[in-house]
Amino acid sequence: MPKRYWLMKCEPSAYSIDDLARDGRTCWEGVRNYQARNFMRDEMRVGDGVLFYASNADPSGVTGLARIARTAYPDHYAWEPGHKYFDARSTKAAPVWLMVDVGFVERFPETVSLATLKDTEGLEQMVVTRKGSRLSVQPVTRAEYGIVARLGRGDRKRHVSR
DNA sequence: GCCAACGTTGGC
DNA sequence: GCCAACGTTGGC
Repeated sequence: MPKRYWLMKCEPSAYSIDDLARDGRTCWEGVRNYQARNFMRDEMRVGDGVLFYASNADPSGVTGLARIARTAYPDHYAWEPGHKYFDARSTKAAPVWLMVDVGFVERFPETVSLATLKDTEGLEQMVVTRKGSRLSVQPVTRAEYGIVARLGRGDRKRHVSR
């Protein structure tokens, strides 16, 4: 299967690209949306590229790059009573919620803000730029990934803003 | 902090 | 199966 590309959201108060740079790798727990879970379960493969997106941030946007380091496995936080991610419907025999591992690749010198994403030619179809989109794990195309990576590295001239 | 948009729940 | 109520997400 060819390499795929994703955008994964996280609030920096919970976990930031700096945290990932420090840790090198982390498990992506807490996804509690079926569509997002299904992407992780059915389509993510080791080596897939990830745009690391900071939501509820100032500004919100892509703060760096990561990669999928392990395919989906049960989110054990769903089994811990009292934990914020606990869900009684998820059992060890039949886990409802899954997580993947994500590895650090690169931290951008500056956030590629949502406003920039919305303003950049070629990114019109990105899920994150669409009004009302709340999906925390979403597919992006190879072209979109490439454009955002270049923007993040500070090459803002190769793409014309409208 | 506000609130629009969305997903889920549960009564019927 | 419908849909109102509710809780959450996330931009602003």
